[in-house]
Amino acid sequence: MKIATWNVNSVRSRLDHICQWLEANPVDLLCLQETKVVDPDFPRAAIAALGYQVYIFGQKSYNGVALLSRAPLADVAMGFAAVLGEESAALDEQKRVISGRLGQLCVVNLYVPNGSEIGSEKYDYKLRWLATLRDYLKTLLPQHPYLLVCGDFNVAPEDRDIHNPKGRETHIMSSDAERAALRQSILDLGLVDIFRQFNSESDQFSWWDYRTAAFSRNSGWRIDHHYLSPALSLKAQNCTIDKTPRAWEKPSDHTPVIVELDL
DNA sequence: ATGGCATCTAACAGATGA
Repeated sequence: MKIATWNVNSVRSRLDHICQWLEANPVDLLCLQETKVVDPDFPRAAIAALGYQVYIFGQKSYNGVALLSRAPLADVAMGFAAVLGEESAALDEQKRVISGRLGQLCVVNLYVPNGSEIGSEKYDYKLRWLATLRDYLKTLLPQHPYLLVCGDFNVAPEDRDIHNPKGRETHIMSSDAERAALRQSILDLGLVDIFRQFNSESDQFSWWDYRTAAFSRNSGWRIDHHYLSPALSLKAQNCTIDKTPRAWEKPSDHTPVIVELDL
């Protein structure tokens, strides 16, 4: 089974890329972030025509996540509140969480807040959001031995995940507080950053800034990840970054990351 | 230190992203 995560930076602007990529890479499940569209306007038909079921949690202009699955998903749930109840409902105003089940495998697709600037209101929101994520995953993990949490985490976990870690302490996506939040919310629960199980090299990135020709210089960041529960991590066969679509005309600034499971 | 590029909108400039 193959599962991919891809921040597409607008599903409508990227529809041709998504279809082209799926035709060449017919993964079982594609997790999208930053769809940037309300649900009635999501381009369902083009994706359904490729043989995919479409599950969406969108909003106007910003955020938005989707699950595109060859097989129908069970127990599709939107937002933190589906697991944590009304107490977390305020954080679901921004559509960043969708989950579903494929047999014994539970998949959580996340779009972690960007955070804007260190010390800003959006930065505090990001850290609060990640603290809530910890409660959410702590609830899910005992229920799902095979849990996969993927998406755009907007945090580079280690210095080798940044093209140039100089000044990283004062940069969004690499501050100590963000890394600590990622660690406490995900790694400390036992979830495994599965890409690093197969590749320990630096210069392995999933996002490159549109500005300054970052892609052509490979000045990127590895901020899109697959985290696997301990039992599921034993089933992982491979995890790869496909840089191909990042080189296409008018690309997303992110590129797909694919995990292959022996399931 | 700044801006650089791309996307969105009761748009045509400003907010947001990372």
